[in-house]
Amino acid sequence: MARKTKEDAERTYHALLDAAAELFIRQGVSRTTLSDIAHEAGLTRGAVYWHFRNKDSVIEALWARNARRLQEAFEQLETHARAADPVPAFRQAIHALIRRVVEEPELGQITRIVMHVVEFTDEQNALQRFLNDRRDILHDHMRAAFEILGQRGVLRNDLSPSLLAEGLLAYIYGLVHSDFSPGEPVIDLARNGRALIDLYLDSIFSGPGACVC
Amino acid sequence: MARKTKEDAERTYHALLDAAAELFIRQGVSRTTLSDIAHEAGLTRGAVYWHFRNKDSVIEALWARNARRLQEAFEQLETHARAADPVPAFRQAIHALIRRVVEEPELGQITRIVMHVVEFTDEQNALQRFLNDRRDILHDHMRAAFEILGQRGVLRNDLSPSLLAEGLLAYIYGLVHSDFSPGEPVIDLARNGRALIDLYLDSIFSGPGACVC
DNA sequence: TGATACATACATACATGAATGTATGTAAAG
DNA sequence: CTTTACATACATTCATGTATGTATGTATCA
Repeated sequence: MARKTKEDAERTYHALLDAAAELFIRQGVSRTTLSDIAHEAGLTRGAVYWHFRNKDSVIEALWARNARRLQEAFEQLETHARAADPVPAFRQAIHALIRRVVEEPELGQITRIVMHVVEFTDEQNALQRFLNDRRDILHDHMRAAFEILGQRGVLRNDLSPSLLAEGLLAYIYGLVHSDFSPGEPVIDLARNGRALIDLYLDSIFSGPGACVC
Repeated sequence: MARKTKEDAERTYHALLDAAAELFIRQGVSRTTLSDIAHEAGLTRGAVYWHFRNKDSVIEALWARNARRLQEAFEQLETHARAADPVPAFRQAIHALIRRVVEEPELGQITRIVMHVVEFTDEQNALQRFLNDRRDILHDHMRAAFEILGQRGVLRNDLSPSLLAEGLLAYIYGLVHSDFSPGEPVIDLARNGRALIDLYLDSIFSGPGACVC
């Protein structure tokens, strides 16, 4: 075919990423071939190899494009922990973070892919290292926010802030994983996410009015 | 080679499963070939195809062999929920369940495989249906236990027992997933699991002495 | 302003390796 | 003597990477 204008090329780049995301979720990463991706986008493998080096590079590009707003949400956690009234501010930030993952399709796509269809093994390849590094960055932001909360004295002090942070991250991971698992959802995070998260948050905040029980 | 006695054959069956589990964790399911499994066990693909139909059937057999004690642990939850003093009994049962997953190598293996190296997609194949069915059975036991706890009035009643059950399952899933994720562990479940789980349990039990805050 | 040269954005064709499933061989157990 | 428990050999499929073809956009220069 003929060469396209720069804007056309960028459109095919995004079309390929969209096709890849849909196929990864539908039939898995390992079962999705680069030819599948090209055909889903109405193109051929030539287009894929022009824009990406291989399948892993497609996933990395998907993260870079789709997970921006997730990174922003995690970065803002520290700001909210420094707010005048940190407990409700941080609580709000966590609720907003989960709402974003559940409601924004781009975020949902990359989250489902990373959670369900990428294999994490002991012998880590380049893609796994890439994704682990990104996850570590998010975790660092959460831990930093909890350190601030701890210094401001709003956390229970029988457990370390970093442990409380990792506990919350694990809980969020499990909830989102459950919400995104294929088949009929057992947890409707859009409806019950706030209450379930508050179960945890209520139990880690100390001080007046922190616990509802 | 020569034919073996029945006990020998059963030993190779388990040797193949052990080899498969180790390789799946080390390099992932999709990157592990049946030839890899055979060679890791000092055999050839002929042995694998004699004992199993294909790779999926190996994973199913791994679940059947390794996850027995996990199923037993979930089945006993309802018994503990019916105990004379249900709150500490159930709490103990959950702690024991997590300890089993973390400490028993067989359980840890199949858990890591199902969590990290099996792709769960929208278009479910036979293996995914098999694993989803087993997971549903475990979840049903947890929900049944929570229904009992709810009827006995020890749960907070602003949230349904089944929602509290799914929340706990998600939390456990996230904690175990974090503990088993490759690389340096961020949460040492063997050490901190009890305290982290109590964060959740304390917030769902109502009545005298249920909450520590 | 129009012709030319080069780079871009793919499509097509090819070579290769690798994993799978099956078919067959075989030696010992029962 | 038959079946078991594998090993070996074979055929096929299939995804990947690369090499090449090609038509057009775009910059350059006269």
